Amino acid sequence: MKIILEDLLEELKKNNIRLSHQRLKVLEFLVLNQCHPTADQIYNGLHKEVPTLSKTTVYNTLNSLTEANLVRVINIEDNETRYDINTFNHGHFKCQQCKEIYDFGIDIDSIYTDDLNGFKTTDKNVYFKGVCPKCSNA
Amino acid sequence: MKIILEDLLEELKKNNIRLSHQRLKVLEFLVLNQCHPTADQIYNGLHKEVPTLSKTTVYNTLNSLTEANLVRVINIEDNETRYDINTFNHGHFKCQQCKEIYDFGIDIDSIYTDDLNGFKTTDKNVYFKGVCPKCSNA
DNA sequence: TTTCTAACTTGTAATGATTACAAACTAATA
DNA sequence: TATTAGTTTGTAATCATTACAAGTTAGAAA
Ligand SMILES: [Mn+2]
Ligand SMILES: [Mn+2]
Ligand SMILES: [Zn+2]
Ligand SMILES: [Zn+2]
Repeated sequence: MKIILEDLLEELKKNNIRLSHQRLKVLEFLVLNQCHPTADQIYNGLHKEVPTLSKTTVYNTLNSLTEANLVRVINIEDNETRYDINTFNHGHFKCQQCKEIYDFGIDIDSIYTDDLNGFKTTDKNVYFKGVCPKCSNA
Repeated sequence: MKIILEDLLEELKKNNIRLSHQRLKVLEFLVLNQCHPTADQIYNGLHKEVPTLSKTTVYNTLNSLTEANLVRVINIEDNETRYDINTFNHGHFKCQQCKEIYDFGIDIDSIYTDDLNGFKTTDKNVYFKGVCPKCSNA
């Protein structure tokens, strides 16, 4: 499923979020770098191109976009929050060695449990950890 | 599945972790308070009984126990790490309103994906968010 | 039981990610 | 073009967690 910047802008307008220069750049960065970057990586990645950008703005933007369901927050590790422009149904695998986060297809809605009758579920996350093939073979 | 303190002590010995007074108290607290407490809640909960306990020790202990797979770390929210003495196969649901974390039964190993062929998976987590029945009906 | 020592605990200071805040700036509307 | 609510920015504050070094202890060995 390909993510198109124009569609995202449409969504921003729907959510009454102004299309500021900084926000567009953060969004663009997320579309071009679908490696689940941290706020700090986004800030550093944009710094040359947008030297006036402040880290606070990166955080503010990410929080707005999350609020509007345009980005998904990934909390696999306790010491780093990562962000994903891909909000479709998928799971995340973090390699403990190279630290990379891989996407994997999974139909989270097919997970069945009857312990959650009466619960309103708005958010579902599946996080795996281990060692990726690259690191296993090294 | 009931968790028995004696079994845990056996595990500690196997892992060459000394049975210090502080560690036993932290373990006991986790067995008695299976509400997925934070390090701070553990520290405060034990403070009357063990006034000399330091917060550093609580963190050190939790890290040791995690290393030995005696406790499970829960990172649903980016700003709070919670700890679970129950390491059996189950999922977690966090109510956004009352902040409580509920356990739910789920066979995580039955989740199928062929995107992870060649990956060594050591850790699987399923986190849901939403509103619990208590808060829905209030 | 006594001795010994690596492992553990403790308090304090450091770290680092995220947020609060207030002044300056700007997107979007009329 | 003027207006203004929303946005950005830099700095300071917050808060969870870790680093460190000095004192203490669990557990093994004598
Ligand atoms: Mn992803
Ligand atoms: Mn649990
Ligand atoms: Zn790897
Ligand atoms: Zn609730």
